[in-house]
Amino acid sequence: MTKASTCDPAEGCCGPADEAPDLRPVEGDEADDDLAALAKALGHPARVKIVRLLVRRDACVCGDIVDELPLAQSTVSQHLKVLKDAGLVRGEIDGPRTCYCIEPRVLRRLKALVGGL
Amino acid sequence: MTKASTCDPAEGCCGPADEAPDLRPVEGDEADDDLAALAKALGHPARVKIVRLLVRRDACVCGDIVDELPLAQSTVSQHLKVLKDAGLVRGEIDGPRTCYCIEPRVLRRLKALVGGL
DNA sequence: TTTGGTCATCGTAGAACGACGATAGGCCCG
DNA sequence: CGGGCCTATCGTCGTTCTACGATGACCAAA
Repeated sequence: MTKASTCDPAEGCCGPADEAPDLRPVEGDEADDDLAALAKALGHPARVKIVRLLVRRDACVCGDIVDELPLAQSTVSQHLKVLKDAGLVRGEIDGPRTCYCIEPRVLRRLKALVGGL
Repeated sequence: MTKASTCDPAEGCCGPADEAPDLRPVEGDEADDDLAALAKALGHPARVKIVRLLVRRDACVCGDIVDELPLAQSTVSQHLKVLKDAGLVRGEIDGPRTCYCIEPRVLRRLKALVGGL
């Protein structure tokens, strides 16, 4: 049974919306480093697919990601770690599985930084 | 004399505007690969700075880029090659120097792909 | 034609990436 | 408590990145 995620978004696993605007600049050395780090995290097709998956299902999925990708579980776990280290994704332990979801604040920042080019 | 670039944008070194809209999809496997490749190309602070430089000066610069970065000339040349291979940047030989400029079509596509997340 | 300036490429060395199998840790159900 | 499922981490191997100096190609001016 890979369906019926036990992680209901209404339950707060992925937290509320967090609509606060980002005040950080979109230029300068720090912005450059941020953009480079975020772009590097996205710089792999598998990670792009993972991000898209998490954006689509606003509900957070867990190991369903493994089923969606033609990669070994350990490899997917590493890609998730890269995304998590970059801040793009958050993981929360939910019983026996782990629940991943997008960090909307960081995704918005990425869009702002790319848009600022 | 690192000023007075011999490459005047009005002369066509960087080509005209090319405002044709991009009809390619922003989702799917091909879009994922495109986004991953473009993001990977941007996934280094030096390359982010180079792209920003080229966007700022709509005129194309050449080895002035080397002066702006704390890197050896060969290293900058390699970064430029990465950006060129990704399609983000175009280089044209202009006398003894080489003239780089942004490929606006590709930059627009990157923005569309990131925006489509 | 020779010289000087500009840029690309080569070669190299260390670090990081990407993939996998194997292993270890946690939680739930019996 | 013990087995079973899910996930993270470890160890490994081959590939790619990043940086540099050195070398080579090219054009323009002398």
